[in-house]
Amino acid sequence: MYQVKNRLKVTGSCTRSVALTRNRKLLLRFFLFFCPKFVLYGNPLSISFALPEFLSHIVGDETGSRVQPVSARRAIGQSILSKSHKRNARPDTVKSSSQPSKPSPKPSNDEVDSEDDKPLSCRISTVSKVDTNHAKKGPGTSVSPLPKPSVKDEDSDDEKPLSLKYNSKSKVGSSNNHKPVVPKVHQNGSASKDNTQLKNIGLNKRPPDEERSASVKKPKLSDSVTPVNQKPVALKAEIKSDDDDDDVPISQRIKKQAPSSSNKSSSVKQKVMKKSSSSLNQTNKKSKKMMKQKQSKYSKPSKIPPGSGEGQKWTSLVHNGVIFPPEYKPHGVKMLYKGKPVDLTPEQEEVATMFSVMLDTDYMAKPQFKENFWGDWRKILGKNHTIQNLENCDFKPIYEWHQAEKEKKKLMTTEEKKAIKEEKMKIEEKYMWAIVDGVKEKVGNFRVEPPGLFRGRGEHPKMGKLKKRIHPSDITINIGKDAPIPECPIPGESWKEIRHDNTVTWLAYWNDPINSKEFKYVFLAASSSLKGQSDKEKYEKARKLKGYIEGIRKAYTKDFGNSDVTKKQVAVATYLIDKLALRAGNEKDDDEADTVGCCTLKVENVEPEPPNILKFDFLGKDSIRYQNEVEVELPVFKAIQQFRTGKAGNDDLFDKLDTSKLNAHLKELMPGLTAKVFRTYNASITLDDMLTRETKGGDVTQNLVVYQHANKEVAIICNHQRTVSKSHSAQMTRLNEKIDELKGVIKELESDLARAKKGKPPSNKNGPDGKPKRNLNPEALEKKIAHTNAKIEKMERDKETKEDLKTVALGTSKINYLDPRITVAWCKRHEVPIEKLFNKSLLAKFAWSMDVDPSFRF
DNA sequence: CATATGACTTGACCGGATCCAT
DNA sequence: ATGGATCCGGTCAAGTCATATG
Repeated sequence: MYQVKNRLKVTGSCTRSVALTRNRKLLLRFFLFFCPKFVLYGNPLSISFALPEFLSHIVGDETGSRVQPVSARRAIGQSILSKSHKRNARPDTVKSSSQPSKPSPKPSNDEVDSEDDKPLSCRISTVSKVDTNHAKKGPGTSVSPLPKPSVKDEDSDDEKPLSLKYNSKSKVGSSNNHKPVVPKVHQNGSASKDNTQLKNIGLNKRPPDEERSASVKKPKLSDSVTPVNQKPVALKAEIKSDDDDDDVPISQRIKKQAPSSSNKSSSVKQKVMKKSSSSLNQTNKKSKKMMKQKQSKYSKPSKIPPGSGEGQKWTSLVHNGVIFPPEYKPHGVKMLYKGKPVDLTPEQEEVATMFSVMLDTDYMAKPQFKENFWGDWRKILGKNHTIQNLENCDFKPIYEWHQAEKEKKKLMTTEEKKAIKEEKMKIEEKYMWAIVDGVKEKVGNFRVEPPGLFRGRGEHPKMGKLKKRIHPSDITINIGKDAPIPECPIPGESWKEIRHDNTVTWLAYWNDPINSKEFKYVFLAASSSLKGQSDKEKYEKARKLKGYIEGIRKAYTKDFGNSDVTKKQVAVATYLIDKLALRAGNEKDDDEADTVGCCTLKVENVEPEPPNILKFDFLGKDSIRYQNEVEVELPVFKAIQQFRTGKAGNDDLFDKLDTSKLNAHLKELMPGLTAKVFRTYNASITLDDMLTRETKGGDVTQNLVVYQHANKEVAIICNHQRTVSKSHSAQMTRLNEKIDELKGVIKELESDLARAKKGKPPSNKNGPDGKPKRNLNPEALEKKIAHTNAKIEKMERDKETKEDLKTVALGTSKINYLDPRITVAWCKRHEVPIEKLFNKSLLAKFAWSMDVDPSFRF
C-alpha cells in the first residue's frame, strides 16, 4: 500500500499535456526511458510488458513489502549501535550507526563485527592529513554517538503513510511552478513517436525546446518530488514481479534471479522482436548468429561479459556519425623571428597559433613542452625554414591577435551571441541523438576533437606535441546493420570503416594521434539508459561487497603474517585499498607521466614511522599528490618495513604484485570484485553512514550542510582535489574586511546602546553610511546588534567552509562514487528537494535512481 | 605467463552562463 | 545595471579492467 504512494513521480516535458492523457504519456515515457529495449505494442493503455531486469530492481523496491525487513533492520541497527558505540572509544572515529538494512549474504554478519560494514578508514582514524588544508581529521570530529533523530525519523517514516509527507511537499513545489523539473528524464522516451526514422533525428524539436524551457526560468525545486498517486497504477501492477528482491540477501537474490529473469527476458524478447522487426530485428537467435559471424569477421571477443544481455549491448542503432571542427582559417598575423616578421603557410601558421594561444599558461615554463612542440613544428616548417629555433621566435603578435579576438567575442551583444549559438545548434542537432533500440538517446561527445597541442598532466613526456587534425578517413563508425550509413560531413572524403558490432556501445572511434595505440571513442551521454544501467550495476556490485567485506577483512588480516611473500603483499595491498580507497595502480609506460597507484607504489612513497604510522606521499592519477599519514595495524606496519628492506627508493614496494594478480585474488573472494569496487563502496557507505548519523532533523539548510559535510569527507577520502582559484586569497581578505567592518558596527551599536539606556543620543552624528543616525530605543539597538552578530557568525562560517573546501572537489564523487539512491532516499526522508543536490545533468544521469524507496540504505 | 589491445570509467580544468550582492 | 563568485557543461586526459595474443 504505502509503497504505491511513496514514490517520486518523474515529471518532465510532458507536464503540459492535457490532464487526461498525462498519466498515460507519463507512463509511456517513464517506461520507455527505463526500458528502451522493451518495446510496447498495442494500445499503450493496455500495455503489457515485462521489465528489464535492471528496472525491476528499482521498481521492486517500492512494490514489495518492506514492512518486515524494516523492523528487522531496526532491531539489528540498534544492537549494532550500542555495541559499536562502546567499542569505538576514539572520538574522531566514525561510529557505527544503524547499519545493515539487510541480512547479509554468505559471510554471516554477526553483530560483534558490525564494524566491518564501515570503511576501514573510518574505523581506524587517520592520524593526520598532512595535506595542506584538509588537515582537519576524519569524519565527525565531535559526533554525538547516537543520532537519535535520524533513527527516529526513519522509524516514523515507516509508520506514517509517506504519501502524506510527499503530498504536502509536492503541493508546495508544484504550486510554485509548472515547469518540468527533470527535463532530461524523458529525453530518451521521446523516441516513442519518431522511432527508427533517421531523418527524424534532425527534425527533432525536443532538445531545443527543452533547453529553452529549462533555462528561461530556473526550475523550481521539489517539483519532481511529487506524490506517487499520480503515477500510473498499471505500471506498478505489471511491474510488480518476482524481482522484488532488494530486501533479499544478495546471495539468494542471485540464485533467485537467474531462472526468473531469464524466463522473463526471453518472453520479453519475443515481444520485442515481434514489434521491432519492422525496423530491423531478426529473431534473437538470428542476431546471435549474426554476432558470431561478425565476431569471426572482426575477430570480436567470443567471451560474453556476464550480466547484461549476453554481451549484446543493443539490437538496433541509428545515428548520424560525428561532426568535425571547422577547417583552419588563416589570420595572416605575422609572428617575429629575430625581430622580423615571418611568412608562414596556413599549415605552419595554424601550429604557431596553437602555441601562441598558450603563451600565458604554465606550460611555457616546461622545457619538455617547448621541446616537443618545436620538434613537431619544425617538421612542418621544414629543415631549411627561416625559423631555426624556438628561442628566437616571438609569438606575441599572434597572441595579442588572439586576445583581441576573445575580447571582440566578449563584447558581442547577447542577441548576437544567441544567434551564433542557435546557428551552431542547428548544425549540430542531428548529431546530438542516436536511436538505440527504438529509443532516442543523447550522444555524449559527437564532436571530433580539434587539432591542438597535447596538454598532458604533470610531467608528461609528450606534452606539447602536435595533436593532428582528425579526418573522416581516421574514423570508424559503429552502427546497426540496417541503419543508413551516416553521410560523411566533409565532401569528397569518406569514413575509414563501418562496423556493425552490437557487443560494444561506442558509435565511432579514431586513433589517438598522440598515442596511436589508443582510441578515442564516441559514446552515448551519461543520461542514456545504457550508461544508466551500467552505473546501477556498478553500485549494486559495491553494495554486494558490503556483504563480503567482513570475510575479506578477516582473510587479509590473517595473511598479514603469511610466510608466502606474494600472499602477504596481496593482503597488505588489499588492506590499503580497503582502508584508504587507493586506486589499483596499473603499470605505466615510459612515455606517460610517472604516477602510481597501490600496486605500483614505490618504496619512497611509503615512509614507516614507528610505532605504526605510515606516511604516504605520491603522485596519483592526473599527477595529483596524495599525502596522508595513517595509523595502521602493527602487522601491516611490519610488513611494509619488510617489503622495503633491501630496496632502493625507486623500487616497487609490492614487487610480487600487479593489478591483474590482485584482481584475480579479489575475484576469488567475491564474484566480480576488483580494486575499484572498494573505492565505490568506501565512498557510498561513508555517505550513507554520515548522513544517517548527522542528520538531526533540522531545516533544509541545515540538512544541506550535513550533506555537504558528508560529501566533503568522501572527497577527502578519495583525494579529489581542485586547484585553488586564483582569486581565493583576495576573496578571503575581502571576507575578513567585511567581518571587521561589521565588528566595528557592533562596537558602535553597543556604545549607542549604553548611551541610549542612559537616555543620551548616539555618540556620532553619522552612521557608517554617512547618514545621520536615528535615535533608536534600546530594544531596537539590541535587535540590531543581535542581527549583526548573526550576520558575522554566518560570514565566519562561510569563510571557514570556503577555506576548508578550497582544494576539495565535491563534484567528482557525486558523479562517480556516491550511489545516487542514497541521496535520493535521504532527500525523501528529510524533505530535501533533490534539486538542491543534483543539477540538471545529474538528475538526468541518475534518472534510474529517482524512485528508490525512502528507506533505501546502501 | 607476460604483454598488447580494446572498451569503458574516472578526473581535473576551462570558459561561458547564471546568480547574487551592491 | 554591474561585476565578481559560482555553477555547469563540455573537453579530453588518464585511469581501470577484461580479453586477445604470442
